[in-house]
Amino acid sequence: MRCLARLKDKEIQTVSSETLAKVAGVKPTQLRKDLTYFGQFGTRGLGYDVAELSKMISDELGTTSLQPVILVGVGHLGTALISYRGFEKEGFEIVAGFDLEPERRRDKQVKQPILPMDRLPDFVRDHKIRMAILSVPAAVAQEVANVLVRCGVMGILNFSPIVIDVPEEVMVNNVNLAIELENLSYFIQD
Amino acid sequence: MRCLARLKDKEIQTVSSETLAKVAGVKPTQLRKDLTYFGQFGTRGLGYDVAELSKMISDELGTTSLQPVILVGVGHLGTALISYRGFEKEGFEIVAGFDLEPERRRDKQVKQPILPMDRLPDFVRDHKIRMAILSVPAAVAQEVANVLVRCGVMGILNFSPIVIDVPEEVMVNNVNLAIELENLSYFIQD
DNA sequence: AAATGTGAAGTTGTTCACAGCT
DNA sequence: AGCTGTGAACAACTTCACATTT
Repeated sequence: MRCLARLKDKEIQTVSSETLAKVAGVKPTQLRKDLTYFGQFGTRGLGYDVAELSKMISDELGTTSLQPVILVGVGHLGTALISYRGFEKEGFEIVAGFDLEPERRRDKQVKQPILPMDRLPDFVRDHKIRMAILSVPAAVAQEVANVLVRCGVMGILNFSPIVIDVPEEVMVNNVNLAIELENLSYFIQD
Repeated sequence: MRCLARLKDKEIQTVSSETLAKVAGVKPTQLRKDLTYFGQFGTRGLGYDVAELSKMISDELGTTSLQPVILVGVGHLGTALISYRGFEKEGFEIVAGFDLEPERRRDKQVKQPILPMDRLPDFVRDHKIRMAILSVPAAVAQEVANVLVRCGVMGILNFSPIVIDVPEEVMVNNVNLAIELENLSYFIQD
């Protein structure tokens, strides 16, 4: 999608699997194979229509409407994430932060309200929040996750370096910065 | 490793594949199969010796000595990353930040020096830097990556939402926060 | 009895090779 | 001529089933 958006910006109307694969960092056959799972979109001899393909994918991904997200744990990392502009372009808005110490002095001014934890349940219900970003210390991550699940959150983006245990209908995505570095480090031993 | 460390803290000396798999979020057979690629470490009827297994993995992962890393792009996200404590425990130290505007006012005080871009090549050479964290805007990510590669950096942890093109001996790991959210969002449509 | 280690079976994912459109 | 779409071949990964060991 991001690659297609960039092509659109350049007013390129048609793209071959070869070209698109190159910029997306995958192999052409892979790309074609994957696309066929959703139907036929290309024109043989020509390639894919950028706008059409883009439309298809966004339909497939579901409602592209702005989705509200909350962030729990407004510490170092949380503050950076809550101020991060990159989410909005993709249809997500962090509407509020929650923290045990909502009044803690944060150097960056954050436009979203930072609320105490006990306001979380009502907020989630009232704003029909379905996803949360979890950037609390490891020691309390499971506990906070339990609260989120109990309030009806269905997806958690977990930045804490532990595996959190949730009912199977709840989806967790882990982002572990140390693991990413370790990974790199392992593969660059020469 | 992280799970084993936690078990060690609790002074648990022996663990079954079943238990370890549970806390690591994988399946027991998977875990056993994977471990056998490095040899036999378990005791049938008993399980794995936590210390021994831990030792084996750290040997396998290579030198656990502190590895110096630089961070390029000390903006919102970069500032959070450079102040993030989680890396040190895993053997990485961000030793310096680089930015086009090194003097830009940053609200958080950062203990590492923030240097101008033109100091980067010498710094990398002098400190034998092999890995870099790239948290610059998408528009300049490729350009900065080129500089890093030219200076001899072998691994890049890329936070910008574009695919960067590097020689194949250079390893890139991508972390894309918006993609993670999208992913979640896709799987929680009910 | 409890748990590992592992060949075999099963499943999923990737690439090839090329027929078939435009 | 160029490029897609796709069955078939291939490769990688996961799980099963159970012999084996403590």
